[in-house]
Amino acid sequence: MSFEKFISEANEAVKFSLKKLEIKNETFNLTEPTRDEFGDLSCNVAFLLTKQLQKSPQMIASMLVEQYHQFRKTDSNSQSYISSVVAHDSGYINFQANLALIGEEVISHILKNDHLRMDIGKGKKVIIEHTSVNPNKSLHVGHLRNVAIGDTIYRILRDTNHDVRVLNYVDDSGLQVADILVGFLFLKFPVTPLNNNIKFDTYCGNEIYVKVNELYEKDPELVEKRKLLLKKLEQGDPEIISFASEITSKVLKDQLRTCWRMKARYDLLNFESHIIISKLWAKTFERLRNENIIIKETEGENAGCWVFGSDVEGTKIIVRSDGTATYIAKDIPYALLKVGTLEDQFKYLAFLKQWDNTTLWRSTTDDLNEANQLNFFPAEDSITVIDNRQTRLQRIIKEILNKFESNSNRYMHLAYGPVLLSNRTAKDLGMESEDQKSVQMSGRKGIFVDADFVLDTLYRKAKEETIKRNPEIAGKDLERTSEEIAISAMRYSLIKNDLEKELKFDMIDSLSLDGNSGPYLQYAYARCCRLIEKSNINSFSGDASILSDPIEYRLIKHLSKYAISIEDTIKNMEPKLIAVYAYELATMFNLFYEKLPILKERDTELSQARISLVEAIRKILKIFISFVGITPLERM
RNA sequence: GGGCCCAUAGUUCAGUUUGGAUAGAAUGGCUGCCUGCGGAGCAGUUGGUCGAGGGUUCAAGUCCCUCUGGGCCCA
Repeated sequence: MSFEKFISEANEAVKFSLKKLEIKNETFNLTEPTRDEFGDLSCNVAFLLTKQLQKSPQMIASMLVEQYHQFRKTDSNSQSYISSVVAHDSGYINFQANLALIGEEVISHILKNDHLRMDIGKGKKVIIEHTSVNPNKSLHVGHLRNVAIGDTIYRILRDTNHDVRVLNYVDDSGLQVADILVGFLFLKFPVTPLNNNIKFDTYCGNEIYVKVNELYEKDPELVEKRKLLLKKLEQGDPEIISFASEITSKVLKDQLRTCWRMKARYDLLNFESHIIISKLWAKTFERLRNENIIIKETEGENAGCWVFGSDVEGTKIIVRSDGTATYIAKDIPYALLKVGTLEDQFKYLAFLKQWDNTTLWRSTTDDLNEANQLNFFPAEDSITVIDNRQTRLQRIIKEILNKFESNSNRYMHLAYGPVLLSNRTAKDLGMESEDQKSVQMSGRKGIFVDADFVLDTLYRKAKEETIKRNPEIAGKDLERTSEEIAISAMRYSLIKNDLEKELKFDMIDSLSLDGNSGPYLQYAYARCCRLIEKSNINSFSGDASILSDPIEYRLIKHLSKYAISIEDTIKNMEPKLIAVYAYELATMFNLFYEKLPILKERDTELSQARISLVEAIRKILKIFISFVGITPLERM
C-alpha cells in the first residue's frame, strides 16, 4: 500500500544522498514525527554522522537534502510519493508525503475491493488454543480476557489467509473436577440444583466448589476422598469417568454459551481424559525415555523420579516415584500433537452447532461408525493462549519439543497478565482490601466477578441508553442492539491494553460506553452508515485530490497505513494495535464530521469526494472492529 | 534463596522493542458547542520532578548499574 511506498522511497532517498557524499554504512531511522508541522516522516541520520563528519547536524542535514534536490531535478518525470524534503534547524530531515497521490491510490483501492483481504498467511495452517477453562465453574472476567485475546487473534489470522483451527482444551480429569465430584458424591449436592434459575456451571462453581474447599480445611478425610477420586479419574475407572463426564459436559455447555455470547467460536474440544484413555501419555512417556529426553534419578531427593534437565529452569520432575504423572507431563502429548511429533489417532464427533452455524467437534475414544477422521493436527504454527503465571511451564514444554525437533519454533505461548479486581470492585464484593491495592481473583475462595453477570449489567445499561436515544427501536431489534453494544464494550476493554500487564477490572469503569471504548467505535461506524445512506450514492469515486483540509489529510494518511497496522499486529502478536488503529481512525472521523460539512457541502464535487472518504473510512472501520469481535451496527 | 515482570496526570492506561523535536489518550473536575450530517460526539481548561539515585550520550520516560516499593513463578 501507498504509505509503505512513501517510506521506502524516503529510505532510498537518504541512502542515495549518503552514497553521493560517499558516506558508508550508516544506519538510520525513519520515524513519524511528533507534530504535524514536521511533515510525515523524519530521518535522524544527521545526528548519527556528527562525529564522523565533524559537522553540526543542521549542516549535514542540509548537505544531504541538497543532494536529493539535485537528483530530483534530473529525474523530475517520474511520479514521487515524496512532495518535499526539508533540512530542519534541529538537524532532522523531514519528508512531506505526496498525499494527493497516496490518497488517490488508497481511497480507490479501498473502494474498489470488496473484501480487502490481505494474503499474509499464504494459506499456512495455524492452531490456536484458547479459553481452556476447567469444567467445574462458570467463567469469570479473568477467563474472558483469554477468550477475547484468543478469538481476536483467530479473526485476524483467518482474514489474512491463514488456515486456522481453534482448539479448546478441557481438563476434565483434574483436581478441580474432582473437587465438585466430592460435592456430588460425598456432600450429597443434588445433580439438579434446587434453585432452577441458576445456570449449572454457576451452581458448580459458586456453590459446590467454594463449599467443598471450605470444608477441606475442617475435614481432612474429605481431602483423602478427593485423592481417591482423582486416582480413579486418572486410571479410568468406568463408573467415575461416566459420572464425571455427565457433570463436566453439562458445565462445558453452559461455559460455551458464555463464550458464544462473547462472539468466540471453536473448531474442536479436546479432553484430557481422552489423552489418558488413548494411551497418548503412555506413548509420550515411552518416547521421552527412549530418546533420553528424561532420565530416571537413582539417588538424591528425586530418587525414583523421571526428570527433565532443563537448560534454563533446572531439574523438573515429569513422573513421580510412585508412577503418577505431574501436571506438566499431561501437557506434553497435546503439544506434541499440535506440532506433529505425535500422530493424531483420535476420531471426531460433531458436538454442537455454534452461533455462526459452524460445527464444534469433539474428540472421542469410542470406536463409533459415525466418528470421523479430521485433520485438525498438526499445524505449521501453534499458538497457546495462557496467562503469564504459566510461562515457566510453557518454556519447559517448548524446550522438550525442541529435543524432538531441533528446528521447532512452531510452538508459541501467547502470554498475558491476569485480571485483578480493582480496590473499589473488591470492596463492593465485600472483600477487605487495603487502599491502593488490587485483588487477585480466586475461584476457589469465591472471589471473582462472574462473566455473565458483567455482561448482563452492561446489557441493561446499553438498553437504557438505546431507548433514550432511539425511541423507535423496540422488541428484538432493541435486544439485539443492546447486546451487541454490551459485548463490544467488554471485548474492547479486554484487548486494548498491553498483553503483558495485569488488567485491573473495575465494574463501574467497565460500564462506561464513552471515550476510548467499543461503543465509541460502533458509534463512529453508525455515523458513517447514516451519511452514506442519506447521500443516496452507491458508486464512489476515488478522487481524493480535492480534499485539502488538514483534517482530511490526516484521515487519508491514517487510512494509508491500515495494512501496516495489520502486519504489525501479526508480527508482534499484539492485538491492542488493532484497537489503537481503530480508535485513532474513529477519533479523526469524528473530528472531520464535526468540523467539515459533508452532505451539506454546496460544492457537489467536494461533497462527493468527502462522501467517498466516509465510505472508505466505513469499510476500514468495519474490518478493524470485526477483528476485535465487535459487530458493526448501522444504527444504535 | 533463584528467576521473571511491573512503577508515567486524582484514577485507568499509551509511549520503552529501534534513544531524538513541547511526554499523549481516556476518565474525573470546571467551561463552551444541537432550528444544521445522530451530543454514545466535538472543543477548551485543570492535572506529570515519567518510583529514587548514579552512569553512558550531542540527546534518556526509553539503554546500563544500584536501591526502594509491588506482583508472579520456582525452591
